[in-house]
Amino acid sequence: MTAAAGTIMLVDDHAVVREGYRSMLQKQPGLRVVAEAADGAEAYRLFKEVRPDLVIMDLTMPGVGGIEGIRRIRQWDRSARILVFTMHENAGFAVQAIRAGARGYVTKSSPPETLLRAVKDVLAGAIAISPDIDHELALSRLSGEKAAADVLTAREFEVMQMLLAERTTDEIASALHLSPKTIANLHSLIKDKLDVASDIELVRLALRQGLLS
Amino acid sequence: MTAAAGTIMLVDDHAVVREGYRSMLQKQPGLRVVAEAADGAEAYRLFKEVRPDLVIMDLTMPGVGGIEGIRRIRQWDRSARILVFTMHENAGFAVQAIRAGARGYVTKSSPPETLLRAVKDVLAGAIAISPDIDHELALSRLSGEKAAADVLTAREFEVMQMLLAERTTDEIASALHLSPKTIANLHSLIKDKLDVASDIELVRLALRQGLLS
DNA sequence: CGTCACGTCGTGAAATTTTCCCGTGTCCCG
DNA sequence: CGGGACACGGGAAAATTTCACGACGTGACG
Repeated sequence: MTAAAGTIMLVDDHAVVREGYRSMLQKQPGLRVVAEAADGAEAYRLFKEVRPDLVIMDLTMPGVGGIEGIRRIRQWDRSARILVFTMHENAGFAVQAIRAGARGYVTKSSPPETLLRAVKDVLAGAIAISPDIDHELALSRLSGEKAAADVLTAREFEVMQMLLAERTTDEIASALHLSPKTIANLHSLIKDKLDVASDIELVRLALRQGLLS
Repeated sequence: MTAAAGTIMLVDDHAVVREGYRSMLQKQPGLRVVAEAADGAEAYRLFKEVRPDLVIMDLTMPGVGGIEGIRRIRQWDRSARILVFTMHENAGFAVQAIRAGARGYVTKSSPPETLLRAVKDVLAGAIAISPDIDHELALSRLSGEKAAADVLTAREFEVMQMLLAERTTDEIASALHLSPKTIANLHSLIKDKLDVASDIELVRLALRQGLLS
């Protein structure tokens, strides 16, 4: 469990970024990149094969994304150590990643030392959250912005997602076998619960919370 | 003008990504990374100092972004060769970058060879657009999606931006010294001109066209 | 077992917004 | 001197949003 050897798997859809990790990590004694994957599905498959001590994972990737990748790997191996390294500086993504089982979250805008530090910390069994995200998390509490996933019921959340997917009220109604009127009511209730006045604010809140492309 | 030596400046806010470029490019004979910058302002300052033969530029960066960076550099040196290398796969960004003076546009999801190929092409004086963006550009024509900047008048565009900035109809009205009624009419007209039915679609169109965060 | 809280679903009617159609004035261009 | 595009807003109909209310099922709890 605390076997902190240094084999690493990189997961990122951008080849240049993998090259960057690799170049940075190889300079560290004891660390060795033993596998690379470009999406969550490949990551899962490779993980089972090579059993790296640490996975460095991006979140937004075509096909199976990072969150789902984390979930799958952790389901197969509860002790897997996964460090998220992504450009997303919003707390929503971080919360999702940690809930899925990540042991660390570092943003790409952090200085290289922060990543290396986090790699070592997570290998040593610790949890590593980069300072800017700590700050974001604190802010998101202070700002009082409601987390959609928290304040909405399952039904409301479902409807919100369909709304955000550019479906009309009537389309959603028939897809869910509800009256269009009910959807309109839910639409209204959702905005109320999330403290937003317009659809535009709603979309942007969803964006901030990582609920959208 | 056709002096195709190989000095290169890298502009990207993520240190890892610069490390990746560098590692990839150093392997090529004749290419040499002579400068690095983390945003558009720094890029402009450094460009004047070191005069690299090629600039590889990211678009989304904190502070002065890539588009603005391209504009500044090209204003100072009309013959500057700038290659955009970004994660944005939407045609809107590409159009803006090219208009600002970029000589090439490659997405980060392209295989490494595509970037190297583009680097050589642009150094040789050619224009390089990666295939996926070509495809996107073609699609955006075919899909018939209106480019907001094209079909809207200046006033309409201005109002749209304020709408997207989460300001209410009344706020905009008083900010612009117009009647709320006029804003409402414009709001309606904008959606009409862009062929979108709801505000949600409007925001997503703006997103696709790079008009938003 | 009651009942209390809650989520879900629907209705109807009022309030508000959106949309549509209209007119005005201004500017530019042939 | 006409068009024609644009900016600006009024009025009225149409659609939507909001609000208040009721009904139903379900799970928690004394």
